[in-house]
Amino acid sequence: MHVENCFVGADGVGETLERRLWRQGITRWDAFTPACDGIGDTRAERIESFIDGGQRALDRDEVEYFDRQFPGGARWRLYETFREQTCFFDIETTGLDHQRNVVTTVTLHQDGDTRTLVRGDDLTDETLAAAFADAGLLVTFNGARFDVPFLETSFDVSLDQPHLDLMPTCRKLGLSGGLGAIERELGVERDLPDVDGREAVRLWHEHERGVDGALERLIAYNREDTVNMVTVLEDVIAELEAEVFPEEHQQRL
DNA sequence: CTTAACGTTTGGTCCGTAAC
DNA sequence: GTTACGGACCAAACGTTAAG
Repeated sequence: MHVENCFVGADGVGETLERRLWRQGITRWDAFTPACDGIGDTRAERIESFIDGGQRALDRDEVEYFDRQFPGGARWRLYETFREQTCFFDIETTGLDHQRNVVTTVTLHQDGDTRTLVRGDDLTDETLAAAFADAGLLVTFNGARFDVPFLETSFDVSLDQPHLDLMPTCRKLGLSGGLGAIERELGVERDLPDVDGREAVRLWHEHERGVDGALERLIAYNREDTVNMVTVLEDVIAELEAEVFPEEHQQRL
């Protein structure tokens, strides 16, 4: 589903009205006609105004417009349209407290490329800012409460792009637990099933003591977490689409 | 353990549509 | 024109919950 299939961005249109439009076969902006069931002059004007703005935003590749217009629960709909400027990222730290603890590694995955910045090596204000420069949409797991504030306290960066947090998104489908638990639920494979966040803290300390291979293992874990979010997100989106869109209409999208 | 961002719930209001 | 109804939206309070 792309943003051109969505009408919930128009003022006064929620999921109920949107579904009514879809059921009438109006499944794309260009199929919209003011003369349809449940839509009078006022709504027609608002929908047309949303479509106009949306078209402009698409021309300029602006995710922000849709992030503003869509209700919070529909943010997952941004992904397919803005896939190539979506940045999945995950951080490892020495603990949960962003006042006391420090960031050890940051992995970013965008448009098929994965890169990891490491404390004491190439993790700096500048490299971090540069790494996020092309990101129009951020995807994390619980990053709204953890990764973003942690990075913003620790570095001179502000991550104010639209942000899709997988945790509440998964919850819409009744998927709860951490990323690992949800992966198991969805059948996503892991190379390092025995590493978790606490182990990542230990691995960093081992690395500081000079233990061979500890950093490599930490990085591998961080990258796996990050890259696996792609699969999880795509699986979840497929489910959510099937849910908001009745089976018999799906081919019309 | 400690947060704080979400969703949900509740209750109420406002507004647009369509039927009369 | 008038009115009834459904749906959108708002605000506040509340509960849930996973990050290393």
